Amino acid sequence: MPSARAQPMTAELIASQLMEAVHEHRIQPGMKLSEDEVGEIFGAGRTVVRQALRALAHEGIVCIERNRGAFVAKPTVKEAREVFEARALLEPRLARAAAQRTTEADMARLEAHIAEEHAALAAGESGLALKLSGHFHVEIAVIADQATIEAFIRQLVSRSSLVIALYWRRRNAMCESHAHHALLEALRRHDDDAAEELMNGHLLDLVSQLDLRPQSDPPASLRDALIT
Amino acid sequence: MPSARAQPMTAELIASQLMEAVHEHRIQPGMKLSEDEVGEIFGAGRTVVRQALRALAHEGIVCIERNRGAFVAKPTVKEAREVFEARALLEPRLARAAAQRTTEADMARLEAHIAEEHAALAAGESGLALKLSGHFHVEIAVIADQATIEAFIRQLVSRSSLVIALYWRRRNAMCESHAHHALLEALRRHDDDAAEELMNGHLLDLVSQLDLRPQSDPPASLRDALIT
DNA sequence: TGGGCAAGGATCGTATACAATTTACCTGCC
DNA sequence: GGCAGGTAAATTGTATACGATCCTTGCCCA
Repeated sequence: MPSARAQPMTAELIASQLMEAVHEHRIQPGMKLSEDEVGEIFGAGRTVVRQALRALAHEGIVCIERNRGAFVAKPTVKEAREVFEARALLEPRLARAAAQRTTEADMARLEAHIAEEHAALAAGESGLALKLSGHFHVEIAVIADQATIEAFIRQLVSRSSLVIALYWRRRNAMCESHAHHALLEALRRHDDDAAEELMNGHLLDLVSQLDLRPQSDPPASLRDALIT
Repeated sequence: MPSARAQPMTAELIASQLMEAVHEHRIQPGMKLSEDEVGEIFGAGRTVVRQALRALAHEGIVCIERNRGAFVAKPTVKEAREVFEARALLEPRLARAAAQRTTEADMARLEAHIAEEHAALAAGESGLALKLSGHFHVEIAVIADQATIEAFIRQLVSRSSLVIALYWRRRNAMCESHAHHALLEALRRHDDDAAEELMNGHLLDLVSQLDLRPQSDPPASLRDALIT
């Protein structure tokens, strides 16, 4: 439990902590987020927790049902497709823009980032690796200096994390490191064509590893789950 | 004052009413949105108003300063550019997708929409015309059946409304009707290439009518503003 | 024995009250 | 007369309390 009682614990802090937990797959889709429970964990009042939950709900990370409470969202297959279609529209051309602007400092940051990613993967910390892997895409938006799109990417990456938790085919760690590394090299060369195409292919790879067949959309009926 | 006291007035209602007022340029960038004031206007408690304001703040329509209150956002030139760059990434390819899916019912809705637009323009209701003009772009996302991107477009259109309020060159009504009409025809023919290109050009046209020269960006630094 | 019903508990939604911070004004001094 | 300091009003941030809704579970009756 990564909670620090001493801090003031503002709503944004709680939201980002919860978001991080989602990114690391420490909390899973469908899990209930009781206001009292979350409040006690973070040592905050219900008012602040509510703000955090509502903010997350606004981003599609959390689903609030009236008089029922907040739950971690469970994206349907349609939503999952939409998330990656949105990413397919934004990220390739964002990578192109980033390639034209990448500085030395950016490169250093990205290299450190990928190093962390590798280390986490090597250490078997798949949750941490997943989080870093997602954040890599946010870094591209930062380099492109597009704050507005960056916010969209943040949201899409977060929701992708939920999609992956639900629909990922293989249980083993993801082998994305190559893709990110190749992108890094394209950015270093300021090769915007390559960057755009690499990002495009990378996203297609990601989607292809998801199991988005329509039948798995409603987690089957309860009957199917128990009859077998 | 389009307020109905009798209704329960939930947070979403207040937010959408405020949003509509922004779209119609009835409330302008920088205007203060006092919690008490808004609450009294809509006949709602501060709690509900706070939720609405925070939701709008999350979308960049409103800017909340700690212990100071909520103000209608005043996008900087950089933000203005970013908003339209994001739209340029999303909307053309969204129009393409829409063109492939447009149904008869969609066409009817769009035609009615454009008719309203014309009527408003003819009646000199520039605020209403502006709102409808923006909503046209949302309709494209609806037709494309992309709820996720639709949410982004909604946000971008709202922020565009603020940008237009701040940086629009001409004071007279906008002559976008042609662009929307041409798009409509492309959708009817399921001509996705044309739809994409028309949308692209339409957005470029819009940006070209803005005065985004850098000097007006930060109301200069405070020092510059006072020394001169 | 199975289904319907009702009471209890728990959780969320909203309003109210209090604390913190900012802003404006006023007074006193230089 | 102008400026500094302090005090008071206003506004927001947060916590608490109350009311409403939903879920559970135990009971009763067919």
